[in-house]
Amino acid sequence: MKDEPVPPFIGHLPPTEWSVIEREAAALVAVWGRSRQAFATKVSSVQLQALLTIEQHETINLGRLAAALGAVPSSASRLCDRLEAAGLVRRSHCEEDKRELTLSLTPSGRSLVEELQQRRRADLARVLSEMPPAGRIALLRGLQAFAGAADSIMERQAEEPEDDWTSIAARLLA
Amino acid sequence: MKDEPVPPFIGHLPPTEWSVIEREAAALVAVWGRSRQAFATKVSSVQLQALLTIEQHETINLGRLAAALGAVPSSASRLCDRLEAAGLVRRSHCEEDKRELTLSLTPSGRSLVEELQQRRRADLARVLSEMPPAGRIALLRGLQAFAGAADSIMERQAEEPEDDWTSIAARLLA
DNA sequence: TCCGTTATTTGCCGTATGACAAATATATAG
DNA sequence: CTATATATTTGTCATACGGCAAATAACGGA
Repeated sequence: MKDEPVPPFIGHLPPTEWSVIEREAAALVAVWGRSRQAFATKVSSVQLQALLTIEQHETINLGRLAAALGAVPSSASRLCDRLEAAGLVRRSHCEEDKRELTLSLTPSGRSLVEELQQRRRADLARVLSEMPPAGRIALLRGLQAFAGAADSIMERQAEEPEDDWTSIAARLLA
Repeated sequence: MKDEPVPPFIGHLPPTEWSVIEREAAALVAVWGRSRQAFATKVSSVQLQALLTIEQHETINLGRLAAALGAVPSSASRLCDRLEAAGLVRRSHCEEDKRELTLSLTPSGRSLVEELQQRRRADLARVLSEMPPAGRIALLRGLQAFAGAADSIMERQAEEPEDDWTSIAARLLA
């Protein structure tokens, strides 16, 4: 069991062990992302990103949604037109500031998101159930260490830490 | 260290440990997928999928590319028009069957794909370098077990096993 | 109240994608 | 050689996105 210290050349010429990790990680990413394909016929990628963003914030106004999607408000407004027409999102007027919207998921929109998550959970569980218990333990430990390291890097850069890894990952695969 | 046997209820009510794995996996997926965002301005999602599919097959004809993208040939043809205009893909005539095309990446297209992969490698290495060595070892073991389990499930379903996890994962995040 | 600011919508335009049908070129069976 | 099948392109249409500018509505300060 090699125990070398952190090398100074980050990102270049990683130890052989690292590239193996990179290769093996693909299976996890593939299983994680496969659930999205089943919904490809229902909503587009951008629409799903919007749904996930709204769900994550519970409620959000148009400007923040646009910012989260990296778009201008007018584009987001049109996107919401389509999502509203599809019965997935509801626009309601904000009480405190009547200029703003309060975007929220309809029951239909919420169940779409939940189905996606359940699908992913089932896909992952299917693979986990095939793993030897020791493998699951190792995976858990390894992923916790990875998430911890990613968090510390994230904090160091920290611009707007309002997003956690789960929501970032969810939207990336939208 | 729990060592329970594989439960019969696959996909439902997973052991607590499993849902922890699911939560922690998000960080890995997020880091893996982040590299794609840097290329969002250069090529669209579909275009990147096409580039990755061509690169994976080294050379491919239009019909197979269309099938891999889940589109009809005419859509794929238009897609190739744009990729060719962008200097990323080359159309050449097939020798054996002059009806077919031979699609391949131009040097420019190949370097775009390679940049993406290097970016991902660097992002992963950055996090891996922050992990305690024991965590890296655990991650490696766990991912290997996961990939093995995923492979065995894949083989059992096996329709067209021409894709490995790496390429599936790559295209999912395109 | 009047004015500048902010949030959202709408009009307009352009590109990307996606499908279907028809045309073209080539291969292959008979 | 002819008829049919296959691979690709092109014409045409529809939809989704994306941005800019202008319009609308509401907030907030002077």
